[in-house]
Amino acid sequence: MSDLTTKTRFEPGEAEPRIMERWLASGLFHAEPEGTAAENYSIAIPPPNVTGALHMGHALNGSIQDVLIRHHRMRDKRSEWILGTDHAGIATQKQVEKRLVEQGTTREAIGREAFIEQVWSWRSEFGGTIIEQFKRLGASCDYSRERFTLDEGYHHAVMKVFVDLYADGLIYRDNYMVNWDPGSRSAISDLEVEDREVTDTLYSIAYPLADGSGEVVVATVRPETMLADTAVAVNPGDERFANLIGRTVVLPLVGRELPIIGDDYVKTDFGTGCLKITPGHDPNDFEIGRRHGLGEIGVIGEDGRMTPEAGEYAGLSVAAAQEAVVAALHEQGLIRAEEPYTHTVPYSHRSGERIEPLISLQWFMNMDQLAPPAIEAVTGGRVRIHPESQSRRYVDWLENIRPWCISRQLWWGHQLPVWYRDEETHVGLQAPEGEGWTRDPDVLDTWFSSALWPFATLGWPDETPELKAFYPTDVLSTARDILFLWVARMVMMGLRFAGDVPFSDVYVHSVIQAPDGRRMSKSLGTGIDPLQEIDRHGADAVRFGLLAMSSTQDVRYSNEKVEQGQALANKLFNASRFVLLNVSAGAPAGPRPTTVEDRWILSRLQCIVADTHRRLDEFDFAKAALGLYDFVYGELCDWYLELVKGREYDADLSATLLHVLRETLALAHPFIPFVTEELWASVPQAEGLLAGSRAPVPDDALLDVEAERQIADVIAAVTAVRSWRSDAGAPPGARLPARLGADGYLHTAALVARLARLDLEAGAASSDDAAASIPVPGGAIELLASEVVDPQAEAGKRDARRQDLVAEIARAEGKLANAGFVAKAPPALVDTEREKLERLRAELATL
RNA sequence: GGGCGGUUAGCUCAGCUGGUCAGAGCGCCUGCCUUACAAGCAGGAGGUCCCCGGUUCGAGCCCGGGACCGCCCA
Repeated sequence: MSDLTTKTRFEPGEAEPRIMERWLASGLFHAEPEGTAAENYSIAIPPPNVTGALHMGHALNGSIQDVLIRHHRMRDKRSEWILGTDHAGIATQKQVEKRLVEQGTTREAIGREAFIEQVWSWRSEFGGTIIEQFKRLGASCDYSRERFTLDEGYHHAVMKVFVDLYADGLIYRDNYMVNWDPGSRSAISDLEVEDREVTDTLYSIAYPLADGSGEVVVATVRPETMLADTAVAVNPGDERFANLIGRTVVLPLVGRELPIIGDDYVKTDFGTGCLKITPGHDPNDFEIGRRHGLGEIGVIGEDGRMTPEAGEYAGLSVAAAQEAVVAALHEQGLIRAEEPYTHTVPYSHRSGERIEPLISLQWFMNMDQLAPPAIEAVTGGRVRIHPESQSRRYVDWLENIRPWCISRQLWWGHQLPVWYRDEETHVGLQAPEGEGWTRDPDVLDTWFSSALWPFATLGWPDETPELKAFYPTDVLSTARDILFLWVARMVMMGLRFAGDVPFSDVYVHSVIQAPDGRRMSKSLGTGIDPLQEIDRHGADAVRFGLLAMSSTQDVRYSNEKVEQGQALANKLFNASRFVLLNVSAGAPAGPRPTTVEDRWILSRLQCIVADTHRRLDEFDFAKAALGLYDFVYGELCDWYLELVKGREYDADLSATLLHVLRETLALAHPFIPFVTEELWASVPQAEGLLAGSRAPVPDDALLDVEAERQIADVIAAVTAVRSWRSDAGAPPGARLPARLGADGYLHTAALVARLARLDLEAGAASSDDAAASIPVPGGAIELLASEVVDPQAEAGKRDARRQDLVAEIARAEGKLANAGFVAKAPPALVDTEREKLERLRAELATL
């Protein structure tokens, strides 16, 4: 525990590990599987990649989930935050392959079984990194129930889903266009592809008509794929070419005759208006080919080299083939134009290599039956997406969903439960009986297994107590790009297999950009390491900062907000010192107001408690965090603690101070858990851990409008005097004789006097002896100390004030003279305006 | 091409269903070691609320058009 009598600063580096230890040892983060999911509160963490390290997105999302889970735990809900990692097929395999190369061997050399052993050992060595990093953040996950998407039980769930979907006809094997990633030698899904802008050469190539009556010119950036052309297409509405439909051209270099077909896909204003159709190597051409029953030829192989189908070009790399084809076409005089062309081409998110679209025999999942219930879950309100605007993206994506290629040519992952023998295929949880079967070597897309996360982590398909207690979960908090990759798939799978949506609310959090507005990325050098930020400012500060800055969909990383969080932690530390060093020993905590300021702070406390709860319920983390800051600074520390100074710290005041402190610490705890837990240990009668204590609940009986008004006037009056003093250059410490010529300070005059450092004298207002008059709510404070008053400056200020008043009076008069305003504005507003005018006139009269 | 978000103080952002002179943090200026905190306290300067129209008694906020920035999808 920190020594509050000597230290004046909270030291996160020293306190955080110690506090995390206590939390972990307490078992608070673990919830026993009792009751039903409807009564309990649970969150399944979007499992970070096992190869990953904590980045800002994790840190923000971790902070959000931890605020939610701590808040609900303190609201006495059985709360479980399910933690774990996903096995990240490609990423992990690459890591281990790299290590093997460093050791002078390869995956192929050691064989599949040994390789997988290597991956597991890699995982036990490095796979816990990100979990440990979540602890640095203070995340109150249930670390005792950590899951991995390749755990035995989890694997069983994945296999069962595959087998069931196969039996239902939703999973099938087909030749289909896939995104082939030459880097990882595997098909990857559409969502693992990113488009990059590149400049290529757009070649215009002449294809002679078969009857020798002329030629058509097609434009392409991939001339080498012409070897796989099976048609030329034109737009049937294109007057220039419509007459060509049905005729044939001769494919140069190959000699194959190609039909000319009509298809609306062809843009008449792009290129030459004629499009070469290569169903084997272009996704759009593939669709067109299937529409028209065209042949599908593959000239580029999975190794990135030309296949025997490419004839004399077989064996060349794609780049070399392109060069050779272009040269040959030049030789034959068939290149009609070459021009630079900038366009977007797909690259693998995984390996960074350019995607080679090709047709491959893969396993697919048909989404047509699965998508509609998932759409209905959101449109029908069973799953609410926040912010609401994101739900449209979700629905749009699901409405246009295509078959999902789920097989990956990797070794690390869930190997398909599929065996082949000659023409036979066996799909099942067990290997087939008999001789001669070979298992499909492919594994499932990692996201296939991740889609089962909310229930496979809880023991599904067994009907476990965990499943009953925590499924469906309450909230899924996630990044925007995961909405499709994960959220939509989880909803589909949850509905189909677990019998219910996997969560009732989805919170799509902000993307944190670099401070200059660029993407935060390692390769750009724009990344900021959250762990370094924690080292620098403390976990509380980083959590607060991230939450405070996450207001809209894209926000810039704000060091100021983190520093604001650090300042808040320190402020609470010192406010606690003040309270704890002053309250009388043995005083119980509780609201025992004896003065206006006591009633005021208790009233304000109810408001901030209610506000914070409401904002968390609305997923408005930025306002919740900043609202807390404003309360601690702007009300508790700046005013209440100052207002009570000078009072005797009797039992009543001590009780109230302790009460307010405890409530504030408890309210702030989900946001800044470390410093609040640390201080809690010093609060008398605060038993056990704050993390296991009750959250404050607003008590309307403590609301006090009158106290709020009186203290608001005190604050205004004190501020006015300080401002005057600063302006006049009067010494801030000097006590000045003055007279309070204003109404409404019956119970608070002494407070004004002390904070404004005035010696108040009795007497009527507006006497002639006033050296200066400071307007305050309800009247004016008149200063009687002529020695600090510069009459000339006073006169100047009076003039300036008079001008202000005249202007404002004119404005108010104008408003009231406007018939429309008086007739149509709400009467209360008109009255306020009238009162204001009177007040201004009265003040003007005194000058 | 489609969708979404943004444009308010030097910087980063708040501004609720339209209604007193538009706010915060940081930075800047001035003054304070006031017995919780100098990583603090007090005071202050600083704004054509992107532009043009419209609705309204009244627009930072609502509507139409435009400009620019960013993200996502095709």
